[in-house]
Amino acid sequence: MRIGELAAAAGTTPRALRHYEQAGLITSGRAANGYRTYDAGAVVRVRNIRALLDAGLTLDDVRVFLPCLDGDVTAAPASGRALEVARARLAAIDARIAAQTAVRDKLAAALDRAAGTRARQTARPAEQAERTEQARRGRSPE
Amino acid sequence: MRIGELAAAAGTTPRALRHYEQAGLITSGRAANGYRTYDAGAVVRVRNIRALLDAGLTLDDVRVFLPCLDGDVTAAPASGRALEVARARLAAIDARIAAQTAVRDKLAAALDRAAGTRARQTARPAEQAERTEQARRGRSPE
DNA sequence: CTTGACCCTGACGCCGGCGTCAGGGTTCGA
DNA sequence: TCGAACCCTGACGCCGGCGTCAGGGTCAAG
Repeated sequence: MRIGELAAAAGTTPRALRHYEQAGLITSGRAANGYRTYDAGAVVRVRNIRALLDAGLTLDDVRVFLPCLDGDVTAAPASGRALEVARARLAAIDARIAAQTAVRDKLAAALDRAAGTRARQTARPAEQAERTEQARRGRSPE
Repeated sequence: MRIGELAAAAGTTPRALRHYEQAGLITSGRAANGYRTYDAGAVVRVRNIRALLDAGLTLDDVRVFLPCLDGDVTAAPASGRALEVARARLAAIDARIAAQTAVRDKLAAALDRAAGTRARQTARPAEQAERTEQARRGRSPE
């Protein structure tokens, strides 16, 4: 299939696909006329990439994870280094989730207060602050 | 206090503070020499801003939420519009958390498999499941 | 008086993930 | 034979959240 078809099938654009390719996330064959060609498996791969990006990962992150995510784990070098990187990323993702969750809770609480009129005051800040602190500490695992 | 002190106290930089100001997130008085001046309350405010930004909100988002978050709710217009926006944002955050959590779990599973070829374990499945559940629960209010 | 630490206002730079334009080829149907 | 609809490679643009440099004041200590 050609780039336009792949883009449509995977829910993205040709431009993005070229971008992924040049970032080393996907590969393509070339037809005689120079057009990129893809096999059907590319659709799944690109979908996985999109999912990761949508979840807030960067192209760099995705590059690291891809071998594990399109079904052929055997092809992954699975070197100790890769595992380390993956673990670090996992920690970073956890931290991000924690931070967002903390904010979510705060926000939800604020909404409650605002919606429920001004009857009660700040009732559970200790718990929330604690969670926020944890998240921030976890943040740069560098 | 002056900008450098505030920055230090709030764990950020003078540059960022000027940026927040010009984005309408904080205000400052001016000394005779033109230096910005802040009162002690600014520290909390800036910390709140940082927390929101760390959690992936934009400055625009923060602008909407701020009145609810620095402790003087009375000052908040608490308009219905703000609430709507807040709710929408909350939903978006929930979705993002869910997506990231899904990725996290996939990734963790992949790691387990990869590590399992040599030595199995390394997992904290209970914690994982719990987190996933939380993320799911958050999505439902839509 | 000078030095150094702070402050000021612009304004440009960078990263990430593309969109978009420029300038050109190919292949198809009418 | 021509136009439309694809494809190609560059290269510049944009948004967000600042970093950083440029060029200049302020002020207390030595």
